[in-house]
Amino acid sequence: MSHTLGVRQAQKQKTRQALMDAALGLLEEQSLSSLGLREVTRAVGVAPTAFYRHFRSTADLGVALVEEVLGSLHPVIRDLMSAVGDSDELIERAVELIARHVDEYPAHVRFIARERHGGVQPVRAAIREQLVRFAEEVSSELAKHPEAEGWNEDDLLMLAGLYVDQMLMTASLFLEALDEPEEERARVTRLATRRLRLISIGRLNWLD
Amino acid sequence: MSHTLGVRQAQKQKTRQALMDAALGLLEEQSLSSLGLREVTRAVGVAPTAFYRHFRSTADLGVALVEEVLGSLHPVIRDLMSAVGDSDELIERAVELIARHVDEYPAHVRFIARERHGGVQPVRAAIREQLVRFAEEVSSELAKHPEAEGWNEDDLLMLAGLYVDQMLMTASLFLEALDEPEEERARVTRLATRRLRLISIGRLNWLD
DNA sequence: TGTACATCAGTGAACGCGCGTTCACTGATGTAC
DNA sequence: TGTACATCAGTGAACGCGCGTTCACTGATGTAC
Repeated sequence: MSHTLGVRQAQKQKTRQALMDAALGLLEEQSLSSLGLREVTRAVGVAPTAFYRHFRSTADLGVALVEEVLGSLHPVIRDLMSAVGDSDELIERAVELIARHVDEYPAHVRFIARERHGGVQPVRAAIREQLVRFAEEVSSELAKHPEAEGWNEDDLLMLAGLYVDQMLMTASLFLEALDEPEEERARVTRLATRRLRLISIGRLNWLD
Repeated sequence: MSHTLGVRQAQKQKTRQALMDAALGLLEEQSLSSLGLREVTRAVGVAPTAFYRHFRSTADLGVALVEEVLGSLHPVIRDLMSAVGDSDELIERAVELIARHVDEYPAHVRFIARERHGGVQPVRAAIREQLVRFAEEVSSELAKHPEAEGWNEDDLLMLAGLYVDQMLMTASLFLEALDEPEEERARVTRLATRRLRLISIGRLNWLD
């Protein structure tokens, strides 16, 4: 086993993670700008003052959440975009991937959708930064495919941004349909698929 | 002059409007879920208890704001979509219209973008309802044009929703660029225009 | 037009409550020898 | 391996403050006759 943390460090990380998880749970029904530090510590079962051992403020905790939630998604997006297959197959896989992700991590998706335009500036900035990185990564994957022939970098980035925004929008639609019957989820799948397909058709005819 | 309000009713409406305007101002830097009733009354200069003469809660005020901010936009969208001209002209006009609207009513745009996925359920529901109406209106305008030949209602609604979401996204981009130099705003104009153009190209080739 | 009464938008005091932050502390873990 | 000291994650009391809500009120506006 490699470089085990000391007992003290390990316990500290555990508490920190518990604070982040509790916050994510509490944020299902409110915005970060109204989340109280005492709420979070109460949910974890530590003293309010323990919060300061890990974060300066709830805004600071929010930024850490952004990095946890979106940071881990970069390899996933890369994998998705670099897989072989035609455009329709890619779209189907993307929509399925999003649906599964929303099922598994609804609180993550809700947090990002909510705070992307939310009331806490540093968190908005952190999310924007991550989304720009996603767009750049998608763009550089798109550039590897033959369909990108003749496209300039700026237009590729425009397209990548459109895809990224559309994926977020799709995730948010699945989130709204989480507690609804299967037919509603199927409707969202169909809708998201056709939206992405229309964009892909636009892409194929862009240069004409 | 038609049906003048009594002095008492007129004064009441004035205070109500002052509360809504003050709230909109305060919401530039926070979310509705953290907006305090006392903050709002303090900004207006009335006693905290006066708030209850107009709204049950800040959530209630939020719903009223949604109706004010989005309700007045329906005729604007109708006008835009029903004007004659080819697709590129329409796109240019739309992007210009959005840019001007963001300049004139930045707080409106910020409020809608923020609370669309925000922490207050009734407000989210009110916004969703309005956006569905927008999509339906755009869809029925699209149906009047010859390009809609052969499109079924479902696909038209899908396209209309894509346009509506894109317009909101564009408004939000202009908002972020509000305090930035003119070149940044020009970049947003170019980006939004190309995104909409790509979608239109997809639209023209959808049926093939 | 004048009078007597009803309505009701806005007031101001009071309440209990949870908030963020400070501070000196404790005691388990880590480190040096 | 054992001892003596340092570190530091988490504690618990205390603070001042602003919150939402209640209540009985005031006085200008509205209404009936």
